[in-house]
Amino acid sequence: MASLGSFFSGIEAIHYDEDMNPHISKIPKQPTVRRLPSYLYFLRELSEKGEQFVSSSYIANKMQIEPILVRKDLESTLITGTPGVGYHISDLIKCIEDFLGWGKALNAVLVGVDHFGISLLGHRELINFGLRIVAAFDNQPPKCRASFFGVPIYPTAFIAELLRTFSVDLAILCVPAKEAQAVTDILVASGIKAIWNFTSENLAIPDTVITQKEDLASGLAMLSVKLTHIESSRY
Amino acid sequence: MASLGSFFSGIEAIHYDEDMNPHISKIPKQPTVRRLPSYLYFLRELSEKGEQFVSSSYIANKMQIEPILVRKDLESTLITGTPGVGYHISDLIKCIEDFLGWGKALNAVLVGVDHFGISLLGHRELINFGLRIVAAFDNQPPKCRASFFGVPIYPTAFIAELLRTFSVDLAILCVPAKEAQAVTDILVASGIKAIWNFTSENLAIPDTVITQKEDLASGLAMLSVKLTHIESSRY
DNA sequence: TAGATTGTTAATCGATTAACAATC
DNA sequence: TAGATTGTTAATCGATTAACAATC
Repeated sequence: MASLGSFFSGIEAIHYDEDMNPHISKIPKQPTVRRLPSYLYFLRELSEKGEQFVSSSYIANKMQIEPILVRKDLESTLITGTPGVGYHISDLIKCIEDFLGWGKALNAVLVGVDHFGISLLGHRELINFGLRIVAAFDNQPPKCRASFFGVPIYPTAFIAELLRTFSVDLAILCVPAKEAQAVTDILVASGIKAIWNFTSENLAIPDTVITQKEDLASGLAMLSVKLTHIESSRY
Repeated sequence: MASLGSFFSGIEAIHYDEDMNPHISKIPKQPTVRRLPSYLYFLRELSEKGEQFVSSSYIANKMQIEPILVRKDLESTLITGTPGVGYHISDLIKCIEDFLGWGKALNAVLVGVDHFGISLLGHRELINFGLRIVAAFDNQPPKCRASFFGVPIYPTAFIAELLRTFSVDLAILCVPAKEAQAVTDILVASGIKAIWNFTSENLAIPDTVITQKEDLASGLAMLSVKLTHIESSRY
């Protein structure tokens, strides 16, 4: 089973450009990729305030991590800073966006239009981060309205047809856990490239399809354990 | 800055029981804690199907991780399995729940009743995982209804008063990023113990208050980078 | 020049995996 | 007994941190 995990080893890989000159590029590390959007939020805010330059320690302070970690993360995006000065903010924003492949939008469909699904449809920050939801599907589309936030809602049965017609990179899965595998099978059969899985189900899926699983409960577990440890360390 | 991170070092700590007999307990590792809820989902499913025992490799196969990692994770919960047989499912469920401090409910309030907030109010799985949302707050409580899924909605101005009156462990923060710090200040001043932060803001908060930050964009970043790497490795 | 901050190289720390003896 | 699977101990791998020379 060739796992995608192997893409995230932090090992250097040799690529060749058009003239076949080899150049080394860092294959991104998972934790680094996960931190980059936070940097981006903050940098955009600084940029709006009219700031020009920022140092790794300034970012680190805001994020509550070590400055050297910020420098290592930013290094992955191929930005170079200026000793004694810091990083040029708008260059940095550009580098992070390019690195994450944002800028050119990802087309997505969403399956499962409950409150959570609707909240994603209206999530402006996702749009800022290169995600465009072009259609949504539900077993029982709401009778009273055909769209939310401008995204049209269709019955689930239309998934295959729509994916055949439009170029869609990504499906966002928000259905109940019990329905998740069945919907996934349809999506995979329709040639979807990636699935962003918000259900609690561990999907069985071919290696050729990318998945990203989100699990609310894992955050709650962290909180719960932190609370327990604090409590029990107070005696 | 004494960081809570230090509670998650995987180093053994010596605790003392009532008779002051020292016993070693594993301080939980972050990745382990984050995986436990997934195990729990799966184990409850198996349990419903009437299964009695499960092996680490069976779980590992479902989760797409290595069996030894499952055994290591389960070891943290103090369960012991039976060589040649596996783990007793209902014992295992009990051990994980105890370890995560679930069972006795966490009382929470939610601030910011948009679609996302409403989806949390109705999220049955969170209730299964020991979270009880007792009240919600919003700057503009919906005029047409006083509650969602049985949880009453109050104006934000009432936060301090409610926290003074009821025992609340946790605040769930779903307000827009620009309002996040102001609401946090109120919560902290009202003596909240922990904040589950769904905003994109890195909150400034005293060391005594626990935080857990969730960031949708970090998952999207992972997906986006995976997609980019697949694309660019196809030539 | 002096102060600030990057970027490099090495060290440490933490998490996962491997190997295998113990045991049902 | 033979087969299966745990749990222990050691090895590897990956991520973060430290130290400091280079540079604006």
